[in-house]
Parts: sequence; C-alpha cells; structure tokens
Amino acid sequence: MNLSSYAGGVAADDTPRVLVDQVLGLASVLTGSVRELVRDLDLTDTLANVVWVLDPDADPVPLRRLAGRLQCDPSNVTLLADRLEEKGLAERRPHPDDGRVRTLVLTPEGVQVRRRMIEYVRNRSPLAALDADQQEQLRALLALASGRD
Amino acid sequence: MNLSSYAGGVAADDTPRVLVDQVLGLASVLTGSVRELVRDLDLTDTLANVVWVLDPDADPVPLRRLAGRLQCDPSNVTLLADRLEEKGLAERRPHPDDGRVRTLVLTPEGVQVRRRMIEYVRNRSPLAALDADQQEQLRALLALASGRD
DNA sequence: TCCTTCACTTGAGCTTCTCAAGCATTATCA
DNA sequence: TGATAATGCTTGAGAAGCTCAAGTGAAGGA
Repeated sequence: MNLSSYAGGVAADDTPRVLVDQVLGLASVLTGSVRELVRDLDLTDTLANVVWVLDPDADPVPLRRLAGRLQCDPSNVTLLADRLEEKGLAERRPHPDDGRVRTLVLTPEGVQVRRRMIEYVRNRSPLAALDADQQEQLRALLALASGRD
Repeated sequence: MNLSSYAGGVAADDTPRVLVDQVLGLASVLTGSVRELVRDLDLTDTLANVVWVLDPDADPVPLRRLAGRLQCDPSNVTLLADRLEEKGLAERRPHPDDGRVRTLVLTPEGVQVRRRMIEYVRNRSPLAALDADQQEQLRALLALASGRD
C-alpha cells in the first residue's frame, strides 16, 4: 500500500478540486447549451455574453462598469461595443450628467436576441432537470459559495 | 401597473437566468481566486486550465481527447502543448499501441505547479466558506444540474 | 485658471482559437 | 497483399479577444 498517496486524507482534501471541476464544467455545459443559437445569430461567445449581461430593465451601464462586470480592460469593452453596434444589437448613449461617460444599451433587436437566449437556456439547459425546490437549494448554496451571501 | 412586464409570471420564469448567472459568476470567482498565483507562475488562464485538467494520477491523455475535454479544435491543443513544453511543465509522449497518437503528460515541475494551484484554491476560494455537509449538497446538486447524475 | 483626475479611445502586439490543408500511421477490404 | 479510407496530429492563414501604453476630451479641486 502506497502511503504517500493515501496518508493525510488526500482523498478527503480533494473535495474542493472536484467542486471546482463541477462548477467550471457546469458553466461550460451552460454556455454550450446556447452555443447553437449563438452561432445561428452570428455571434461569438464573448459578444453573446455581453448581450446576456446587458439587462434592458436595469439602468444603462457605463462602459467602465461594464469592463468591471466582464473582468476585462476598458479598451476591450470599446472593441466589443463597436462590434455590437455594427451588428445593430446595442448602441452607445451619452450619460446625462457626465459628458465623459458613455453607456451601452441594447437596441430593440438586441433585447429580442437576449430574450431568445434566455428562452433557449430555459428549455435546453440541464438546469431544467431540477425541480423548483432543488433550484432554490442550488441558488442558496451558490450564493453562499460565491461569498456574496 | 405595467402589465406587460409583470403578467405571465415573468419573475418566476426568471429563475433559470439567475441560476446561470450564479454558476457563471462562481466559475469566474473561482478562476479569479487562482489568478494571482497563475500570474506569478507566468501562465495564462488557458494554459493554467490545461495543467489543471491534466491529472497525473490518471492515464496519459491523447491530444485528441484533450481537445474534447477542453472543447476546442485539436490544432489548438497542438499550440497549447507546444507552450507547456517550452515552459517545461508538460511533454508529449508517444502512445505505446498507436503510432499516430501522442499524449500530453505533466513533468514533475508541472505536477508541482498543479499541486500549488489546487492548494491555492482550497485555501482562498469562497468554497471554503461551505462546511462539509454543504459541500456535499452542492456536489450532488451540481451533478444533477450537469445532466451527468 | 491650472492641474489633476477620470472615462473612453487608439494603436501595437500578444494569445487564443478555428478552418483548411498536409503528413504519417493505422484500419479496411477486395 | 495492396489500394483506399479513416484517424491523429501538425502547419499556415487569418480572425477574435485581450492587455498595455499613450492620447483625447470632460469634470472637478486648489
């Protein structure tokens, strides 16, 4: 028996790694579950994610805050906003109070695309396999695990 | 009262979208929680992910299967393998039974790097906020949600 | 007013990724 | 066996994504 690989409870300590694998795996499955639609819409995953993040019911998002939300450099957001504008899915709007700030807002077509993505996920993602209770449990645990309980 | 945004149980149907946000958000937090180490090791997120995926206790992985696991084109794996070899973290090995196949295996240094990443996650990721029971619950729910119960 | 700070953009340059084409090895089957 | 097909990997071209440094214009404080 090989002590070096068994002693010290290595198997038990392996739990966090497995959890990480599961979370990343599920994230991958989820983005994969809309990819077909996203490709049909002639979008890349990155652009689709921006559309996903742009809630039309919330306040317009300054590009800088969008960069924070996407965890990337502001200059990258400039590029992504350019592409979405080219495609007619979003447009820049000046901030009413601050001339430096520009916000990115979905066009009606963008809102429609976003709606289709959400619909698609609801119907095809494996999350549908969970009943309401389980979804609620999962939501609570994920909130805990995200550190923003 | 605006019926168009309230009627039809929109709020209730919004649950899957929220869950997706949570899962993607947690995935982002988790990869973010090792980023500091990854940068110190002079690795990109992509390369770090390959190292993460390469379990030294499992059978050597043919590049083609690695492409499947990473959900990318085989030609991309060629490139990633090149980089990891340059850095001395992994090396290609011929498959004993099939001359066409090459496998990618972590070097001792690569194994060490992987161990440090796992250790880092265990100590710093928000998953640590969950007790053993909650971790087990989460694992079970994620397995269900991933469709590979 | 002057200077600083802030938000965004631009340009250079790298990494990641895909697609099509190519090479070598293995499998199939007449 | 020998021709043909299938498989696994690599190469090259090119697009997308991303960052860093530098630049422009607006806002705010001394």
